[in-house]
Amino acid sequence: MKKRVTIKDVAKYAGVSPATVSRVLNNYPFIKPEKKMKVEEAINELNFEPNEIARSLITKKTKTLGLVVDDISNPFFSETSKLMISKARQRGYEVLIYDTNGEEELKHTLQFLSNKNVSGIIVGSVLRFDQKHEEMIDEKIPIVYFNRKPEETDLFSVTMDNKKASKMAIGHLVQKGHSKIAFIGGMMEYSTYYSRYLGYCEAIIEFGLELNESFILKERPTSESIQNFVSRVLNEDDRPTAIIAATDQIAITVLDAVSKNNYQVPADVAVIGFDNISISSNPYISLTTISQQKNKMVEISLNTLIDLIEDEEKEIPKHVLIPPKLIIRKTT
Amino acid sequence: MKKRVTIKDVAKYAGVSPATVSRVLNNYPFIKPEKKMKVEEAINELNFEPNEIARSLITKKTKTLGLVVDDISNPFFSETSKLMISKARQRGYEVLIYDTNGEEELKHTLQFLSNKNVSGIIVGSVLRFDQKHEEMIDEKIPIVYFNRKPEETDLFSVTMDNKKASKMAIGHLVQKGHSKIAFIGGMMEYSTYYSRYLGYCEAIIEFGLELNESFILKERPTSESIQNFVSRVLNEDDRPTAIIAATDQIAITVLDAVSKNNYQVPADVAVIGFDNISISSNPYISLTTISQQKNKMVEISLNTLIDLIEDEEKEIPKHVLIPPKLIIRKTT
DNA sequence: TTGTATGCGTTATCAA
DNA sequence: TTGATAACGCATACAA
Repeated sequence: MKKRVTIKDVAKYAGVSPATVSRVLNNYPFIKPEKKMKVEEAINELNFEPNEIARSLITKKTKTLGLVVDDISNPFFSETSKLMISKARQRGYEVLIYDTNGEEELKHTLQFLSNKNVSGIIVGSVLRFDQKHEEMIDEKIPIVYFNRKPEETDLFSVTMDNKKASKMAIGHLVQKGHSKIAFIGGMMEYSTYYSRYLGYCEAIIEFGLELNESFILKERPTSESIQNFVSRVLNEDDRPTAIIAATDQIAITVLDAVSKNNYQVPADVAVIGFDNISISSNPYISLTTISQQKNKMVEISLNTLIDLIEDEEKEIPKHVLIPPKLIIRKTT
Repeated sequence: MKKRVTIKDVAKYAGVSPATVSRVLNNYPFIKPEKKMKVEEAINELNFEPNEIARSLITKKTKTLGLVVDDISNPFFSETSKLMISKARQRGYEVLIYDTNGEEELKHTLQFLSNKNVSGIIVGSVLRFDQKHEEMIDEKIPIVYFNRKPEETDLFSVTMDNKKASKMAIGHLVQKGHSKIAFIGGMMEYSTYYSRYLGYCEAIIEFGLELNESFILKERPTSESIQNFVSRVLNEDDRPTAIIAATDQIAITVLDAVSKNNYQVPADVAVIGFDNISISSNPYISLTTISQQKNKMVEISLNTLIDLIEDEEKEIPKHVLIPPKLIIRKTT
């Protein structure tokens, strides 16, 4: 158990004051090059690593970010979290994942993370009508909404263009000759699913198709409600020939429901999902889907947050909209 | 932007010294009940939260744990991480997830986490023949191996009884009348897959079946190698009627390969996986599998680690083996 | 049982 | 351009 080497040890070794070492560490510009070199030598020689704890006690900033999600075991979030963690680390930050289980009030979560001294928070779990978070935290911690955003907000956000995504899905289906297209939405409290729903409605009209309320499931999509819905619409005289599901996970349940009703995918019914989670590319599933471009989305939100934290006087765009991408596989 | 309320503010408000407040915070036993009450009142009144940073600068302990995984987007790890996070929080700890991408040397990772001042580390990514980690870190940080363990180690570990798991799988298949059972292993560098492989071999012999080398895939299981293997064995005269896959993810690819060869699951070929990841219960997949009892596994490893951190006196079991659980669904 | 004083390892302030 | 010195918020040895 070695003793920790501190800035003082380095100072002594280099023959300068601790303050000078600190300045070298923080890239303070006005240091005699020779002294700077001596200090750097000492740092290498002694294998010195600055103590982040001591550092943040005084700067009031930590090199850690909070990431708030509904459910980390949801593939969309686990896959984006992975990206978040690795990209954050590249910029010298760690990330503390906070999983609300879709239950906890965001207000508490933010206060909690604030007490944990995170320097910034990425929120992936906000509802459309959540109360405003602008003034919510005692200390002024930057917040970036990720993937979902509230209807009205002054905070920064990075989301996918979900309306456009639905339109792409329908465009693809129309091109394949479909005109009766059903839609299974997620919970309408989430901006993502709501926008996908809006986009669906708009596109149906734009393409001159008939908007049929009975082809839309707005209920909370459980395994059961999905099965029921699919059975019902497929048994109508004028049944849909394609089904759009608001998430890949729903779509996979739809696949099962369709085959239970003795229809083939894609011959009888085409199915399309959203998110491009990794299991969707499994050959057994091979689901056509709209991808979020997770990589881009993570990168931009992270850059936004870190810029906000480090405040480079930069011009930071308030609301970034990522274009969706159609990934065609075997279900359409 | 309120000013942070500190221990001094509380002291002033309660009419005591900062030291006394500190003592109350740390449950120091010899305090006059009335003073203690005053302090607690002040704490509530001022909404005081102790600054963990300042605290850990002195105690050299942080309330954060490191969790090292291969790939957090792998469902097994994202599901266990979720449990880890919530259970850790219940005990007042946060968790920093370190994703090695299956690449980085564990030694570097541990040193990195040590520099981040985590109080303990759960390692879920160790290989069978990794070098010893006992003496690896400068400061003495407790380590617990989770799910996988090295062949030889003096450190603590919590793993599933993987041999027994394979035997359960085979027992189940034998009971269903199967006697030709193929096995697709994962990478043999991992103790989990290796033990499952050993268990398979032992059980085949114990049940008086024939151990057929050509029914075993030991190669790194890629989508392609799995497809090839399945096609080959299913086209042999004496083809297997059941396939055990070392993970659910492999099993799902097997499902596809089987149907591509125009065989039905489970009528012609039974398939069984390991891990019970959440997608396996999707009705479209409905995979029979051996569950790890993640909840138990996480709980025990977390308790072990925190006991190691907090309680020097306790008798802590060195290597805990969790019994597997068979979950029968539609693929067998 | 309690208060005073000191120190944890840095950065910030000020004077030189 | 550099060095003393004082914070940061708390825990703890020591004194009382």
